[in-house]
Amino acid sequence: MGASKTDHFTDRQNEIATLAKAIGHPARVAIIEYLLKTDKCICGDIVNELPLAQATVSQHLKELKQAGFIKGNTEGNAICYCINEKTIETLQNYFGNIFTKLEKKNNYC
Amino acid sequence: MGASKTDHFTDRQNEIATLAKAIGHPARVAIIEYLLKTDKCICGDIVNELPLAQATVSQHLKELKQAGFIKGNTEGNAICYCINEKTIETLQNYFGNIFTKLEKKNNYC
DNA sequence: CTTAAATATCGTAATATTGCAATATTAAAA
DNA sequence: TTTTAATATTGCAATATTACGATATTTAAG
Repeated sequence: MGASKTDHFTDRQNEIATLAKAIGHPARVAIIEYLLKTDKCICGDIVNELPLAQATVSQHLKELKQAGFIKGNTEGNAICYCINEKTIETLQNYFGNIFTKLEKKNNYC
Repeated sequence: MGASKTDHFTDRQNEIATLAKAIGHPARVAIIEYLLKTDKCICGDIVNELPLAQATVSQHLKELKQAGFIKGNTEGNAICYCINEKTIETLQNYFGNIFTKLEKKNNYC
């Protein structure tokens, strides 16, 4: 290839790309949405909700966690996952800021 | 593998994942940010701005366009690209909605 | 300590992404 | 029409992602 040349872009650009990539899969969108609508957020529940094997769900959870999208807390022999509000806020602000700038700008083509 | 089982998720989940994936690369974040700060949005300018070959930039532009992130308009033998506000709005609303729901919810772990 | 339940990691096959040189296409200008 | 400039597409090698069974780890209970 073609390794992704992350070192040529700004930290901010890499940060946004990493976050976006983390939810750039329907299973991970589904996980976020499931965590949003439930208070009990044990992995076992998610495995039952999704059409994927336990190992696969665990991997997706790992990626979401590494990107900072979710936090995990061991509770007995289960794990309670929850959404990291800061990350959601970061993305909301990022797109909100772009939208605001677009409104103040010539943006047609 | 493992083909991505997009058919097991909702249309909305697939839509969000597709959009997120489209900016899930620093080069594409950089392209969006460049389009945001300039009025002249010719591809040649972008090639000069980014540390990537012309072919690579063209591919990234194609992906952004396919996902609905940008629109393109031929102007002579150049092309004017601009950001699709609707897509930005979609993402802003998506994350804004999650953030609002999180505030009204027990979200610790 | 042993067992059982929950979650994580490993190994691996299938597929997708990334990057670029080379080449093709497109559109204006000469 | 030929040339020139701008952008797109093709072909291909390197790498990353995705999925899952099998296995390992972790934690609580017995």
